[in-house]
Amino acid sequence: MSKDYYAKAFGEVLKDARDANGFTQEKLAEKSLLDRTYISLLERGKRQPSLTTLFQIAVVLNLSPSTLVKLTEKKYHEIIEKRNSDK
Amino acid sequence: MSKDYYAKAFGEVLKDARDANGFTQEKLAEKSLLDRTYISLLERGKRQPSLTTLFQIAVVLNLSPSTLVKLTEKKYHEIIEKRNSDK
DNA sequence: TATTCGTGCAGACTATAGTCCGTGGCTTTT
DNA sequence: AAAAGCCACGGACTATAGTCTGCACGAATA
Repeated sequence: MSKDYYAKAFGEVLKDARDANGFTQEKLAEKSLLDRTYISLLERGKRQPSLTTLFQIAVVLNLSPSTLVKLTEKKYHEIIEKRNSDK
Repeated sequence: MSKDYYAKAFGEVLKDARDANGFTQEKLAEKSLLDRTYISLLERGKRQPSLTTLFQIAVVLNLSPSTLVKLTEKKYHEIIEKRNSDK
């Protein structure tokens, strides 16, 4: 379902932001008080964050939650566009 | 826990935005494909939305998801400030 | 004053977020 | 080539998001 694309988009944004901060999944996990395997699930688009998870992660990545979401919106539209152009 | 304040902040923002659009909880629920009682829970800060719920609601309220989150950040800080000034 | 509308709220449920433990593969370092 | 770092992934679990039914209540309206 197209619903999963939100998680996919968020996952890509998350990985990019994590890399930009030079963190491993494990570092990000401990700093955001989340589980290492869950960060992995998020980046692979297998899970979508709740509001508080979004806030927890954003602060660690030195981004505002709304910026994280804005990047996700952008990525989401890219994904949908690409998907449509691939017929 | 301070965690609950995110839900509280979002709830207030949601109610304001819903009122601004002149929707009842029921109208918002049907347009966003969510349950009426769940909208009620969200507004009262008893539940926090997932990412896709956030996106679903935002579009109905004629706001971008990131704007909704930005308003939530603002409201959150107001709540925390007020809570601290109350001793 | 009977009816309708909007909302709060409880209970019982299903779906999914988030944890914890472990394995294995790939790459880099020693 | 052995050790260590980073990650994908599975299974089994607990916590919470989200649904559904139905009742109560105050405010408006007929």
